[in-house]
Amino acid sequence: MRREEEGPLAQPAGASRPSIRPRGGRPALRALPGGGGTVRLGPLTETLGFHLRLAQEASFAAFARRVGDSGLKPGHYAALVVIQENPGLSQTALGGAVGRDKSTLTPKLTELEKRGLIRRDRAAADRRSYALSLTPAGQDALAALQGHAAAHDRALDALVGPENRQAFLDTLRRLLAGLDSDEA
Amino acid sequence: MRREEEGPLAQPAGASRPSIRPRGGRPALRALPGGGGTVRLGPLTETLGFHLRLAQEASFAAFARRVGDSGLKPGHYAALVVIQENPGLSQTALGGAVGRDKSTLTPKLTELEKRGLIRRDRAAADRRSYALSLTPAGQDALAALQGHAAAHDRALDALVGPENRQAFLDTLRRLLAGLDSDEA
DNA sequence: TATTGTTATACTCTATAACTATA
DNA sequence: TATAGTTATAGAGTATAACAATA
Repeated sequence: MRREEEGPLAQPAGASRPSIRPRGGRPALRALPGGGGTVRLGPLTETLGFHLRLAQEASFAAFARRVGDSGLKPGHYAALVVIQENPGLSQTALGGAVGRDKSTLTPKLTELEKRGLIRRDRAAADRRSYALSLTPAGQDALAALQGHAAAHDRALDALVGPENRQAFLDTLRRLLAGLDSDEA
Repeated sequence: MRREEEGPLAQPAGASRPSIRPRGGRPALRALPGGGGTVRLGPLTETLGFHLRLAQEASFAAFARRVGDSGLKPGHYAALVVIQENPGLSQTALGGAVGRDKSTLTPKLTELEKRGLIRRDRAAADRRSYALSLTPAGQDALAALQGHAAAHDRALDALVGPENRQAFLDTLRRLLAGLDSDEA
């Protein structure tokens, strides 16, 4: 089992493999693999942050399962999307958009280039930087990934309930905006 | 800046430091730190998974900011909570509850023990295993952490809106349960 | 001087496998 | 043989710092 998420716990008190059994509708107990019994999760149980974390991890894992064999990781997908949406952007700009340092992106972009999915052309205007773009193969790969992504989001929609979707999304955006402005 | 979260992107297309500027209420563009302009995030923008991810990261970061200086990481907090809720449990049981391998927990528990926050007593019944418990100091530390956690959750509640809290929580639980049963 | 991208290095979190001491 | 915990090792993901090329 591959773990792609971070730490266990805390507010972020998640389990990468959320094998929670809703009891009375609540993930209060966690059955142990060993069948040894259950463990109480205590105050974590009624907390928004905790559930946010678990839901995100579950969503992440489900997506990873869907994409799976393509060999392309989530990071590659995001890079491809942003490049498609902003052809010609620089690596630094991509990093900013995606929240990663340029040095983090270098190996990923190198790999995408090796696979023939993107092009790195020296920018005419500023020859220090590369203008990133998708190759036709990259567009195909992205289209396939987007198919997975769409399917995944449909699955999420089904669980959320179509009638709740907008409210749910709005709430997430509110959290995002509110916590963000809170930033140190 | 410490990054504790995982990868960038994809469905999981997040940015660890979500510096998104809602435009017309939507995180569609991301202003670049360099002030260079904005980058379109494309289809990621209307996606539940994407927002789930960003909201979770923002929540995580906000929590980390709150706890900050204590030196105790989220992982430690979760361990303390579960130990308090289940005094005498074993390391393996704790790992199961928290979704981490026992070998992952070993160094963390060693550190908590060194700090005098937990005790590891050989279990009478099975002398291979340890019975974990909190020391008084551990209870104090946990209480302090829980104070932070409570404050954090109040902040989340305020953003979600008290009247939406339950529905939001239910939706998260639905996602969790649905995606989980989906498990490979 | 400042910035783009690369490289070297390091850190965190996590897992698997092998080993010990019990069962 | 099987399990609890430890240790060694590895891998993914990320960051900072220093460097070459270019502005």
